[in-house]
Amino acid sequence: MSDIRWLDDDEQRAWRAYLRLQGSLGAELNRRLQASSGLSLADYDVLVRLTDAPDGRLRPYELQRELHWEQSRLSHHLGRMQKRGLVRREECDEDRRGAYVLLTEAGREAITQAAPDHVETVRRLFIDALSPEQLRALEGLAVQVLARLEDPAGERA
Amino acid sequence: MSDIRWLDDDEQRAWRAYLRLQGSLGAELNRRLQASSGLSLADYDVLVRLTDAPDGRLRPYELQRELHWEQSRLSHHLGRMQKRGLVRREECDEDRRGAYVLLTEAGREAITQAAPDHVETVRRLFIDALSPEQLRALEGLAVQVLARLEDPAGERA
DNA sequence: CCTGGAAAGATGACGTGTCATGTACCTGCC
DNA sequence: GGCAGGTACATGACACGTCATCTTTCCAGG
Repeated sequence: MSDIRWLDDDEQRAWRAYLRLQGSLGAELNRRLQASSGLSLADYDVLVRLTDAPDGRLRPYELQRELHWEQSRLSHHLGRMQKRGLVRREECDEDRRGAYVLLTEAGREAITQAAPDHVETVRRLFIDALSPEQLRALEGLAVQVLARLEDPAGERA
Repeated sequence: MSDIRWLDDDEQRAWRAYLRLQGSLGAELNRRLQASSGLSLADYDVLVRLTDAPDGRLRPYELQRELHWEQSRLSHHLGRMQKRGLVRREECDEDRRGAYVLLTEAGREAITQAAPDHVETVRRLFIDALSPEQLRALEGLAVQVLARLEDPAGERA
């Protein structure tokens, strides 16, 4: 509690570089995806998960755990996507509180059309800028931080 | 244009890990900063830049270049911060189109009170989870991607 | 001078994310 | 069987970010 452990120069530079990467890359990917397909990154993620789902449908809470989104964010977002005709909700017989979310034809078409360009953009802006070692390093480092984030007791290691 | 270069498994894992890192870490930092100080990460960044500025004041366009924000985002955000009493605007005599943004006393106090906790959180959740080598690797990798992002001709390297 | 283009900044509309809260339903335990 | 607490999901209010567009001022080339 006494003194503050400020960041030293190396830490500062790494942290700021990360922040800038996050900000600029996310913004750029969003812009391009939006321009080329009318979808946001959030839309894209939802549609991908639905496409990958066994029956082409998922319970919102499953979607939520896959995406690591807050519940209300998902609910609002699904509402907007429904309004745009990308997804549709259905009642759930096994659990009357619940619901199913499923792709509409328009949704399937949108993701099918958007995916190639988007993957190409991710590759050009990100993957191809890095070596395989850098990608491995990034994955490892991300997993470490995420582990700490998800373990409430782990901050003190 | 012929075939799509989809991501292989390693690339996929790295990319998804990065996306999750970005999402979860950002959300958590925002939550904690907001709870402990009433500031958002965006507020924090603006206040830090103003604190570091020579005269405690900056032209919006300078702030914009430091933060790498869109112009209208900055303008809107400064408006909200002004409404909350964190910053103040002043006319600029050298350029009548322009303006100065400066810290108010409340703004200075807010950042002074918020900084220690926030730095400690960044350290616990992020810096301390990584080795110095990982931090260096992250910085290097971020810089590479950013270079490509900022060079419109660089995507084809 | 003066005019056309570029720069500085503000603004309205709209999609997005969060928090707090509300409602319906399920489930375990007395 | 009924009730206590938890789960699934929706919603309203509000902060945030982007796009398109507008206004004012600067400046460079005639």
